[in-house]
Amino acid sequence: MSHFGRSGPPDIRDTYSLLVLNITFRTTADDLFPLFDKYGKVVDVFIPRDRRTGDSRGFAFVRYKYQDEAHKAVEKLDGRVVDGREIMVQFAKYGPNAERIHKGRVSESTSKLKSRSRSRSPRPSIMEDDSWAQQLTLKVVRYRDEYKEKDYGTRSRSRERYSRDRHHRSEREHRYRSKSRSASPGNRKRGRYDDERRSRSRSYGSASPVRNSSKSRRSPSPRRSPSPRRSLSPCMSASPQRSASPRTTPPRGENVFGRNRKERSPTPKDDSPHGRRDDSPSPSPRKSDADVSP
DNA sequence: GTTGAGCGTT
Repeated sequence: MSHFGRSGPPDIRDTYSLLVLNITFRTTADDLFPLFDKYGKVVDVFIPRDRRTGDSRGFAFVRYKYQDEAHKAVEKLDGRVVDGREIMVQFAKYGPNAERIHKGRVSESTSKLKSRSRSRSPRPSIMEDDSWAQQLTLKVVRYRDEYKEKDYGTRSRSRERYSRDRHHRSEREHRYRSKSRSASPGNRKRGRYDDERRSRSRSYGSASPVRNSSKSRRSPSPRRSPSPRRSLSPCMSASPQRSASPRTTPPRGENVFGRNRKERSPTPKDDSPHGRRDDSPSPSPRKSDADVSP
């Protein structure tokens, strides 16, 4: 949905998309357009919405016609307070200009902006978090020594429930999450892109030795470190067709079909076990469905 | 009426 009333995306042949983050949930394209149009020819302004509620997700995409103008807008508008919130503007990862971003100099500006943007929310410390977790672990071990597994289970459950957000998630996600990161009260409601983000942030506090690489950066962004995909659960290994066709990891983010990260289950209490496949990117229906439930 | 660290639609 664009500001120009066109149904789909406009001519994206030679446009440069900017990602605008941290906008308010009530900021519309009409609000952003005049702001960005001051710095160049804005081709389109698009604000992704939640499929269920139709609300803004808190970020927008602004397409510029020329790269210079887009770059200027990034420099000028990044950090600008819009509607009471400090927005962040950076080059979008996906889109037709993704290749140029990685190829050209745009990546430099993007990285610079990213580092600058990260500085605005300084997390306390990973070490603190780690030590806290260790202390908690010691505590748990002591308790377990007394009450065997009873108290341990209770504590684990309570933590899981504490870090749970509204959206339904699989059990292994819970396990990894509760083990890797402590549930801070401030982030009890994580983002809406649960799957991808969670899988990347899994290696956060698992004493990963690759921390020194992220130490060179001023602000370590652990969720960006690529983590190997989890092996399939034992029950899944029983189906050979699943393991026979592993998802080939696309280079970078070339898969413009970002919709493959299945939209959040709308109603956890109402969802069917097989989920909805109305927008499954794969043209061929999976056979496992027919096999498992004839 | 709420949320928040995140990459996109006909």
